Amino acid sequence: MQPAPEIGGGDELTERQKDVLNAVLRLLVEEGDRLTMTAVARRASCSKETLYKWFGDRDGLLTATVQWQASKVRVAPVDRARLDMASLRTSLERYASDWLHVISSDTSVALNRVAVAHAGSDKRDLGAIVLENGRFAMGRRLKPVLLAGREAGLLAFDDEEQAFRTFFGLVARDVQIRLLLGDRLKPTDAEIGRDAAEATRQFLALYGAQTGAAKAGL
Amino acid sequence: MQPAPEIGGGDELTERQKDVLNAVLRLLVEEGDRLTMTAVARRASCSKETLYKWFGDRDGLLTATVQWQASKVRVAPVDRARLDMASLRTSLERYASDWLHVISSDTSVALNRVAVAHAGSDKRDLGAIVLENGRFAMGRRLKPVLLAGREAGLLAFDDEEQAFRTFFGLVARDVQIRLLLGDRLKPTDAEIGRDAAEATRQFLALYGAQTGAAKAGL
DNA sequence: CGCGAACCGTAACGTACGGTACGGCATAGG
DNA sequence: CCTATGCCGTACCGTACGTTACGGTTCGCG
Repeated sequence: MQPAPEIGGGDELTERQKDVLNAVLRLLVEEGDRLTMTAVARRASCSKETLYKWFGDRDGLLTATVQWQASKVRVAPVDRARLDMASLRTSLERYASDWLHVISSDTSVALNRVAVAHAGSDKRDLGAIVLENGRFAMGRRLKPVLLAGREAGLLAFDDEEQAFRTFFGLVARDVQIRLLLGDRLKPTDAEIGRDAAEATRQFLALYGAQTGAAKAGL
Repeated sequence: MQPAPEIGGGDELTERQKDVLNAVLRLLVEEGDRLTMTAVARRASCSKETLYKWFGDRDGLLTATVQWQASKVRVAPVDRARLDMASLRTSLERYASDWLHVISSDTSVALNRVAVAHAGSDKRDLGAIVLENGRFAMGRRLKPVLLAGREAGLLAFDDEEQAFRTFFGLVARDVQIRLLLGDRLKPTDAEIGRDAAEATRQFLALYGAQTGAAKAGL
């Protein structure tokens, strides 16, 4: 009765199954893609037979793990009522800070590593899943804020996708690629806070309604 | 007499050896990290014994390949004589354009994929090598331009490392991570040109001496 | 209590692949 | 011509690991 875990979210999982996936997550952080089914079974104190019954095969297990992690990072959307420049700045800073925390976490690095390694070469495309729940989910989450900012006359841009990508660049800079390539970087909370504030300042300098449009050369 | 390929550059290689490494490169683009020594031998029309004699083991072969590729992308440094705003802008645009071309090339994507997959888990750290010849080499190459720009009164910044990282973010944005995760993106030359110009414009808006310092909130 | 389902632990199987050994061929140097 | 060197092609070996099979244990239910 192959269960074929739902593409959607990480629900419809028993507690036991979630425990197993969390074990996979921990093992992925420690071992990277080299984790073996045997190691997973040992760490999760379950049998390999069970792993195969629940998740089909190794790829299925990794896919379920990625989706399970993705389902855990649902962050609260930003409140867009009563938008002024101060609250917009706060929203952006908080967003940038949350995001920097995520991408510099061990778990995110490990997950992105396996996804990159498997990208475009498998039936189940882990890369696409991570992209969908990472980069694109972030875009969907920020765009309402940007649009509200424009509607309130605080931001100026033609294309919210372009604006988002610029914000992405200002926030992430070289952090993600360096971490993926194994650079020790682990920014502290204080550094993340500073960088988030700086990225927000720069973004507002480029896209703030009064100041930015001319400067950005539109 | 284990040859232990030099850490330095891709020199000291015979033509035949370069042919082999180019074959590895092509295979890496097609197969990713799943390439086998047998496949390499077949593609390069050489014996496995020769591969092992020349490169030691599989990791040595990959390392040599990465270094060989790195040695090929030595780009000409920008001319910093007679620096005015126009020539600075041109330099930055050209730099950004070159770089976008590199990171969106099949070869770069494939190489970065294997480096990410191996990062922090091997004796020979491919991640560190790619980081050194990619991100850090780019930094070393741009910083003289930035410093010259500041000396000529065209740019304003305290820390050239920070300035470079911002430029990095404005240029690369989400391109590299999306490509690594398997997103079809392949920007055209025209798009790259536009994006490079736009990133340069934004960078100058943030760090241009007259306009940027206050806006960036320093 | 008896039965079946679910699951654990482990042994066993098959295969893919890294690494090695060896026979043949071609070229160079004496 | 003879030998040595370097390389090609291929067969071979050992192992790691994905996957399957199976005996034993627990637990819920009639």
